[in-house]
Amino acid sequence: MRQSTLFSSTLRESPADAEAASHKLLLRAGYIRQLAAGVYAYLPLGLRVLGKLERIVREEMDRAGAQELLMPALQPAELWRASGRYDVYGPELIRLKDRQEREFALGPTHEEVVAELFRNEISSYRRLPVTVYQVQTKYRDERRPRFGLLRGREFLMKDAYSFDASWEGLDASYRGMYEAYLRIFERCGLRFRAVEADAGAIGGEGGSHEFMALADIGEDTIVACTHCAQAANVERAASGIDRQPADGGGSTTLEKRRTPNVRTIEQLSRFLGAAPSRLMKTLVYAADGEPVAVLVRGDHEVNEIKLKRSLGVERLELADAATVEAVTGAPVGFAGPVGLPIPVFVDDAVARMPSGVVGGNEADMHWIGVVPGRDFPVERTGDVRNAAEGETCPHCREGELRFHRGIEVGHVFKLGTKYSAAGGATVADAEGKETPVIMGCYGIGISRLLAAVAEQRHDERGLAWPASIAPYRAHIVPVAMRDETQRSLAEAMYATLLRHGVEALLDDRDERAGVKFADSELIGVPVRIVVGKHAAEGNVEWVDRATGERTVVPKEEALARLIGNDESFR
RNA sequence: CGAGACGUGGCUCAGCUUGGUAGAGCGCUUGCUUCGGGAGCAAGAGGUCGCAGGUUCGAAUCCUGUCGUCUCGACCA
Repeated sequence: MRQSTLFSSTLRESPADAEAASHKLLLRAGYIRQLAAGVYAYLPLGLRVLGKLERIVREEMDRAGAQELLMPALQPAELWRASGRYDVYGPELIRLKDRQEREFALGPTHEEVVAELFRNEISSYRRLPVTVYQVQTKYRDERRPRFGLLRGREFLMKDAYSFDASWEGLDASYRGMYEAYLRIFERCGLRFRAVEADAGAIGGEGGSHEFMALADIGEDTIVACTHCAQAANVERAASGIDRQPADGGGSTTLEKRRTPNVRTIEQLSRFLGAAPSRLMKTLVYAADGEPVAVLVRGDHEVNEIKLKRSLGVERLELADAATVEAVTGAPVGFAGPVGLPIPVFVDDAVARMPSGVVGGNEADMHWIGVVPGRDFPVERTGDVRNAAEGETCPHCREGELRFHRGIEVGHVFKLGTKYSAAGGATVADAEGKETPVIMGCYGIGISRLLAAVAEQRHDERGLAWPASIAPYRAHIVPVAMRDETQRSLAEAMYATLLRHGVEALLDDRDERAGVKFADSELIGVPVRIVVGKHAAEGNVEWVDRATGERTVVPKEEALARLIGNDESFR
């Protein structure tokens, strides 16, 4: 590509709307342009990177035995009604009507469609297992699109679906995809971690893993052990073992204390001179509409996903102030389990406390010396809080739990029969009996992956792509196009690279050296070949974008390195 | 969805408080000079000031509504 004819141009300043590094740089370097909130156009440079990512994904999917197909983004509402998700999915599902007032949705995912296809194509267990995949644009009307490509409303996704006759078969299919994902993210030059995950709205009975790109801007928190391989999304991670001594030393004599205007844990801690870990927090939730109380230690946070799972309910939200006051008979801030007329669920860490301080269910009053079980009935105990940093790993009991931020670039699920049962996707088993097929689903956010790599591979000057996904392999930069020696050498090298199938970008613009170098570093092609003052001797500069390392080499050597082994430099 | 902020040439912004008919830098065009780290000089082009109402002799500026965008939160494969 001749840079003089490149469609996009670089921006000297970041557009004011951009916040994330990847967003700013992708805009400035001319990879993407925004069209609406969470909706982006890919300019030629951006599309090249996207294409590279797609190719890697396709190669690994094919290698894992998956077959590519393409399903429609426009999907009849009936399909979504049948699975029960038309209403459950909520406003994130973009709904529209055709001229006949027939209802459609723009696909945020394709479990329904693929189950429908399967139902009509395959009816015998003898044709299993089978896995299909597609690379396709998805639509999700996010409440809050942000950070450019990291959370868009229209985005490119690879989704795959496996069909098996048995759970053992699903395990094998899942393992195959999991391993393909490891290869894909490695090939993309991503620093990532595979973690245990919660299956969320996509649901299903089996396990689930997320592939997290490590980045501070990530919206997910990963809980990882310093000693063993255990790592999980905080949504799912088992709480660690607390270093806190179990005997505590607090009074176990139940006693009511006047605590005027003390509503928060912080205030209570200060008022009583007791650490938050000696206090108990009572939260009232509406669980499928029914009020329940949850008790966690003052220094802990309720994990609503774990709580939801533990309660076995569909909907869970904090009760509103009116409900709290009706249930406790006290203003918000004084709720406590003693004498509470609703079921009380107790976190494991609270259950281990010899005694604690709780709200009095009466304005300006708290109980101290409260013992769970003795002073109030415990409906059930369980792990319903977030793991905390620094706790001992509950798995190996050796290491410490550490938190990391991550961007979810891939997610694999064992779905089981949730969609096949609803969609009538069954096969005849060996006895000729119809049974729902066992499904898995596997997603990679390709456009998000692009942004995640940009998030990890950049410096103050611009992007620095890994060779495997860079828009070009080499950026040929003649310092002065007017110098005939430089110009003809640069042109000759460019032609040679193209002839050997090496993608090259030639900066043939009549710009000053500073402009060319700055643009080159912004665009981030892995290798820059500077054709300058050494051109007369047939030498060029080889500049590594990522390290900044520069060496003067004969032009033949530079060409040989680029043509000979494409993958050898990074 | 709750809260906050912002919409002025392609980009970054000033002007708005105190209404008087639109500015700067970057980018773009042309010419001359310069030429290995975002050049200098000169001359140009480019804007219904998001949109719609209202107030006023007069609105980028004041008022109302509306649309859009961003940030924080809530929520969420």
